[in-house]
Amino acid sequence: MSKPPCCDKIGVKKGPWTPEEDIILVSYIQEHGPGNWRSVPTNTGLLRCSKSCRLRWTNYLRPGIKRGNFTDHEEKMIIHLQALLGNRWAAIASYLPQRTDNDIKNYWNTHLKRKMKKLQDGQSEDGFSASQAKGQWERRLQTDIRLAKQALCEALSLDKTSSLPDSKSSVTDDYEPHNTLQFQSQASSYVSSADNIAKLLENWMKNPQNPGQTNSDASQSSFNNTLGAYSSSSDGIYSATANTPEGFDSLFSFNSSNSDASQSMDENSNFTPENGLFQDESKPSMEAHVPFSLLEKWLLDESAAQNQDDLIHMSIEDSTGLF
DNA sequence: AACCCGTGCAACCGCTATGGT
DNA sequence: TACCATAGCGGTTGCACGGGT
Repeated sequence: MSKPPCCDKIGVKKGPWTPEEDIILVSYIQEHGPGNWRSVPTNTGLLRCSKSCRLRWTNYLRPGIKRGNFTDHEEKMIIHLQALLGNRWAAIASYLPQRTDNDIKNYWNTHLKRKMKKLQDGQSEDGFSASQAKGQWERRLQTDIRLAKQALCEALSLDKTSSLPDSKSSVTDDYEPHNTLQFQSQASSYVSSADNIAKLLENWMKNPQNPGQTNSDASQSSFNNTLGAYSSSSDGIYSATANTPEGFDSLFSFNSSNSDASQSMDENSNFTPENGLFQDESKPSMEAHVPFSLLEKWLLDESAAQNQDDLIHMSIEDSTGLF
């Protein structure tokens, strides 16, 4: 009756991750793929609990994460989605594939909550007025119904979905890190590539911790540089610098076609249906829910009564079209 | 220069969901 | 069916940092 090591308080390191630890973790995941987190501390020698390793990976080291400022576009999406879904950050994050739920949650708590409060107190600055909250519970209800319906459909048509030809039609679970086999088969690129690990290491060596710098500082500054190395690699593996509106916009385009609409995403590799690189690590495709373009239009178009009708109509009455 | 305070964000905590036996 | 291990999620905390006094 012994607790698993990850729950042991003794000998488990806490606090900010050092670049060394990051390298060890990334190297390990490069070899073994994400998942089986319990074995990570044991096999790597990291004095971290498995949970901490998983969180570090999913919130920081995972490829395809966009860091830095949120665009207006993203901000509006978050505001609307929060109004629609509530504090279901993981669900909201699934609509913003380059952002982590933690990131979105932090952004909401530190920026948007205040902003929304302001807006509620006074007038709208960006067109989103408090009055729009009216009826949002109805939308949420519709969404819940749709999700339930979708889940039911999935449950009843497993054989059907399993024969879907297009991998990007996969449902929300696809991004979860348990798909180790798939990962391993695709692990020849990204961070996973020895090249990138080398670059990571190299950049880290180039940016040794300043004597006066705290551990955390070093972690932030030097490792941010290493992220730069990822993103600047010719593989285009790490999209940490992909914080361009184009990259974001294109995200919403690739549902409509697999063609060049998602060019910038292709460059960042992680979300291309073709190579499926880290597909298991990326956020779920919205295609399994509703088309991106429709959703985006509905979310962002302030006078989107018609779109809203379309969405609701679709989600309730035509959900079969999603499968 | 020193202190205070607000902000931003990474990480932790505790709970729930899920899957395996 | 019950139990256990693990993963996932949302809330919260702790700390570094910058601006104001």
